[in-house]
Amino acid sequence: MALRAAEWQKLPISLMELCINTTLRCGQSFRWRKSAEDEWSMVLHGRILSFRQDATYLYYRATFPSALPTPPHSNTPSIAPPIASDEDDTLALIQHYFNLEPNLAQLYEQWASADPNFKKRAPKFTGIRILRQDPWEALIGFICSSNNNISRISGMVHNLCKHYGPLIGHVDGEPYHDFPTPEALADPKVEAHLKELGFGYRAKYIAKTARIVAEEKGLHWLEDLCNPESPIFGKEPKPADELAEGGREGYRKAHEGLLALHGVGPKVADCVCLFGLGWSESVPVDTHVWQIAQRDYKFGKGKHSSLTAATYTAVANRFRQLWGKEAGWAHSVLFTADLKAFSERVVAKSEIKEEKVKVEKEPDGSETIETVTDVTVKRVKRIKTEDEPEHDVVQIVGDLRTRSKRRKAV
DNA sequence: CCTGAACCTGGTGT
DNA sequence: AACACCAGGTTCA
Repeated sequence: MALRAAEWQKLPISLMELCINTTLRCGQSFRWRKSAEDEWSMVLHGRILSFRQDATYLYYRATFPSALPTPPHSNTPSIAPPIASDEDDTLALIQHYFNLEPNLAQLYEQWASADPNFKKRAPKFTGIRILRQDPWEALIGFICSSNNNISRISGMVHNLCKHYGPLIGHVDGEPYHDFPTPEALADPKVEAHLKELGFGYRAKYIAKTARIVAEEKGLHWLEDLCNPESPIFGKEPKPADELAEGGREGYRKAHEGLLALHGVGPKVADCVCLFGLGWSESVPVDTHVWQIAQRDYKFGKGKHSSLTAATYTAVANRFRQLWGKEAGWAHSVLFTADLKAFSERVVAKSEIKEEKVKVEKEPDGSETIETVTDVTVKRVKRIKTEDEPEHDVVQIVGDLRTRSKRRKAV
């Protein structure tokens, strides 16, 4: 398999501007895979991209598919066409995908000065950017996300690529496929197959949506819902209209259009708008965000005691009012801070402290001092209820005590 | 408009 | 071990 694996390149960028370890794991894309220690890989625009990062650089490498097609056997997706080697647009692609234009540190400052809660939560979650993902991939990925968890969603999306997406190449012996086209998922056998693969009721949503996009509306319909300022890779940006309370007109049109699809409700539509269509003011209100809105932004009472459609827009509007045009970006920071996968980073009441537990005299005259480094994670939840207005619930997440013994010479 | 129930599945907690 | 509960919700009555 003659794969052209390029050398590692590097792009200077600080962890405050982009942190791939957070951005690629925070549930906005379900397709990134760990290809080695501290190395993330995925297929993008017909090539495998791999990334590493340190404090000063983002390191990247592109692996293009071989020009030689391998013999296809039954039910195997076709091989992607090779890409001309002389015009390597990988750097431009990366800058587009990671959405590197906005100054993130500046935005964090803006959100922090407008919102004390953001200011409190954000310091341990810097460098989170909204990716510019393919609209079609975002649509299918977030249809999979309904009433589901990130780990299973990732597995499902991986299965879609594996069974219906073109094989691009291998990294560390593992095959990497691109995301399937609408046509590939519009096949009549797809629904039953996806059910066998454990997609549950989402199998029907995916099959229906694929048929509508492939045979009725066309992929251009979806791509034309993009924010004109933030078009798909390779297109020229054009200005968008003014921000209103409910978002720009283009955003509202896109959201409305997506709602017509089966399996797409307000939350999924917002995820597609934010992560796939470049509408930065989109604020998906899911269970996490609803919890946050109740805990930190006084929602959950009176008219907005449950997450109805009206409450949904009220919450989203509140966050747009608070954070402005890039409200969806700020939202993702707080969302990530709420994810269990990142719970070790939550603001702990007791930070690392070391205390002596016992001192043992050894027969040889030296003494052994045993210490306990208490890094037990205590997550403090501020709960507000009717009868008890405000009390803290200290949750011991994990006992991470590390005992260290060290010898002290006499 | 709002409410409640059903929906697939796999991991976690009791 | 069996069972409830939950996970980036949506549909239907």
